[in-house]
Amino acid sequence: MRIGELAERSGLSASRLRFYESAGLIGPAARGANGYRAFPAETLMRLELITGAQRAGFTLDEIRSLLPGCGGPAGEAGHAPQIAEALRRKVGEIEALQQRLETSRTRLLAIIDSLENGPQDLGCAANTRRVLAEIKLTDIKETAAKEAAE
Amino acid sequence: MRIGELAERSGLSASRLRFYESAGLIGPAARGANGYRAFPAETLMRLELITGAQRAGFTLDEIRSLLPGCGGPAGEAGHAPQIAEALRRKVGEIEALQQRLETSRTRLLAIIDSLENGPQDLGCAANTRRVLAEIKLTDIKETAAKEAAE
DNA sequence: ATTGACCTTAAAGTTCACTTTAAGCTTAGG
DNA sequence: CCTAAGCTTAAAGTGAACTTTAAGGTCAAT
Repeated sequence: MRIGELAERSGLSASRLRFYESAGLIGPAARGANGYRAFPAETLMRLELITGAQRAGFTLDEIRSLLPGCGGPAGEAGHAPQIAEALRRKVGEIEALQQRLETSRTRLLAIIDSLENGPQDLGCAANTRRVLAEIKLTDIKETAAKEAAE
Repeated sequence: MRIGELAERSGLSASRLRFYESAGLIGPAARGANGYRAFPAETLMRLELITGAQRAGFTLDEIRSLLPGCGGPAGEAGHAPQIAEALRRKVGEIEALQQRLETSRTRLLAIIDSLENGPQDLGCAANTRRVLAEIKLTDIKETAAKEAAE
């Protein structure tokens, strides 16, 4: 598969694919006689992995070191335990992020409610103080729970 | 409160606070006779709001436009409905992110399991294919659900 | 009176994750 | 044969969110 097709099929730009190759996120593509890259079909799956990991908050550096690459620090086998360890840590991070998101969501809903059902026309400064207080209240519970978990 | 104290109390660097001020995220601080910034105590709460919003995935631009600022596009009052609208959209985004995170978490757990309970010593290429297949399986269910929701 | 901590500014530097640009091959179609 | 689409490279540019640097003013204590 040439780069244009891979770009279209993956939904990523060709420049991004070249960038990923140069960054070692996808293996160096084979080259045709003309010098054009020839990507194997697996690359598509790998790209899905990469973008999925990105959406999950991994940096490219993390993704590179976590993805099965056969070009990593360990030669051929035996680094599975370390990978599992790293993945476990990442699951922990994801769970922490999930908690924070839930906190944020609750907070936002509280603010929306306060905005829509709260008193009108107190003046901006007063309203600001009220909204801040509202958030502060949401905080007392949620932040304590969050910080206990951290 | 001078910038050093605010920095210490908020846990943010002084340069970051100056940056936030210049970016309009915190109101221009009053100045003492010596030119030193004098921050009001509320700034601490506002900073908590800002960092909280950042952790929730808001950009500084979004935060600036969403935070009650009394210096926004609307003069004094009446822009509450727009803010509520924006916040609602953000809640939607947060919920989408939560779904993606859950997908990622499940995926990672599947990979860990496959890494630890899967066959050993198939060679790296074979193992990579196996892990990718594993993920693909996780995908079929989860991605379908995800993409239906998007 | 000088040291050192703390403050000021403007401007330049950094990292991440890409994109854009420039110059130049290759290949298919009219 | 020519053109246009598609590929190549290296290098420079982008935007977000800061940090660092440089050159200096202020203030409390020794």
